[in-house]
Amino acid sequence: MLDIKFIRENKELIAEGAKKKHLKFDVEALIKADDERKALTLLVEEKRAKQNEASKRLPSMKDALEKKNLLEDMKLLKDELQKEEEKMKEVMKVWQALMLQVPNIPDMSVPEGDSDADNVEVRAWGEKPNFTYRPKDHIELMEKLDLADFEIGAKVAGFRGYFLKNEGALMEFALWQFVMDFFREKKSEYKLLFVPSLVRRETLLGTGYLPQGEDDLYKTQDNDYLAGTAEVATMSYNADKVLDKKDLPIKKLAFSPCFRREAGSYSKDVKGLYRLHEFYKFEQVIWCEASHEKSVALHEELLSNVEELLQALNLPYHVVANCGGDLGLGQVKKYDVEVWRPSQNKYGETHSCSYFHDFQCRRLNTRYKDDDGKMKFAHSLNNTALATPRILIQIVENNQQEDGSIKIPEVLRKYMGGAEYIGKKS
RNA sequence: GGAGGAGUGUCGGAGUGGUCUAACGAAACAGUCUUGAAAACUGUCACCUGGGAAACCGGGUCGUGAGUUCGAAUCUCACCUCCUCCGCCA
Repeated sequence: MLDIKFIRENKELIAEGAKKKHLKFDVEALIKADDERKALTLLVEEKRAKQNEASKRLPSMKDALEKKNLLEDMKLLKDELQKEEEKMKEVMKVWQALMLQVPNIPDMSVPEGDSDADNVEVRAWGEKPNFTYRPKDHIELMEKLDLADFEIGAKVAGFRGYFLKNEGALMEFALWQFVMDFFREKKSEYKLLFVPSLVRRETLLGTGYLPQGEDDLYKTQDNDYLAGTAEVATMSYNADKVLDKKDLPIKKLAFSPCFRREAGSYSKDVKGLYRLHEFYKFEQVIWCEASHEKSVALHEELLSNVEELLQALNLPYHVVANCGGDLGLGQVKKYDVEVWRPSQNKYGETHSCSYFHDFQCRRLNTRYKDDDGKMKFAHSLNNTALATPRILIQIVENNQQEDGSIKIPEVLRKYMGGAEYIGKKS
């Protein structure tokens, strides 16, 4: 959500931003609704002022007739007021629905484009492995080594279901341990937070996943939702709070299971561990003061944390700046980090790093008192720290050996009993 | 699942139909005192919103929403959250 005053004063910016994001949004319709809102507010407030004034006089009135007349007048006023308030409710409904649809304005540096095909590479790191044979994909590798079972996965959990087995499961746990240790040792200002996945609707409205993303969310019979990311509960942790400026920026490393319906992606990545209904994610989340410069600096920090992590795992990756059409409603700018997938001879997304300015905190009502004594909405940012089991794809594929075994990344070995390989026949 | 109680500003907390303009306290900020700090004292101090250059003036907000009333923090209903007791389970 944006400030209506800002919207009114910058409607060209809003329109341009929506266009850059390839979103349809009619600013003029909002302005019109806001005009109505303002006009009606004026009428209603005028009547209320009259009512308040009478209310103040009434108790001390001695003249019975005069009092009776005033009461009659007030009854009439009340009827009119009720009619206007009814109208006001209708206008507000329209107004609020439109307000929830206003896209945040993308940063100047966001490249033009329609889809992820138009994202622009910022930099690449690491050596892509050279194979003397056609590299196998993770499905084949993992099934051969009995690290995963997709057939029974589908039988038990339905489409996109999976089991992780043996060292496959062990490596998932190893990665979790690794991430936690990595942050605890090197980024200790990111505090661990284990968050709920089963959340209320307001949390998803607040983070900007609703009202637009209804189809991609699982919903329970109690009208709760399964969140697709720990960001939702984490951001909501500070909903309706006034943060102490001294504590900013607040940095969290949040963990949760994640659930996504993946509606509309039925033909994409139907096999393997890439696109799952159920997975696990460590998410970096930051609140900072309302400053564009601070947001930008922390955005880069979130990105560099992940680069460090991937470098420790020795995975070749590149960073792309997402184009306007690939940005979410609230995002100002986004980097995706994509790790090399030898079997497909291309990069596959593993991390998504974005900042929102006050878009989320305004919806969630997360504020702090600034030095000038004014309440301000905080800024928010987030980035994946590590999502499993997706990253297993790239670990397995990049570290595969000709005999079908897998070399375990050095940093993970201590969490996997010290072994150097999975499935190496000595 | 059953019974009862509660939700007030940054925090604690008073207020049970009309000067509520929400008391009081804490925190915070400014000042006095002090070599400095603390303490003490003095002052400022809820938020959102409309108008205005400002002083100031208007409206709203007491968990959320609806209702009763000329008038609601206060009465009624529904919902949300928390607490206590009982039951059930671990």
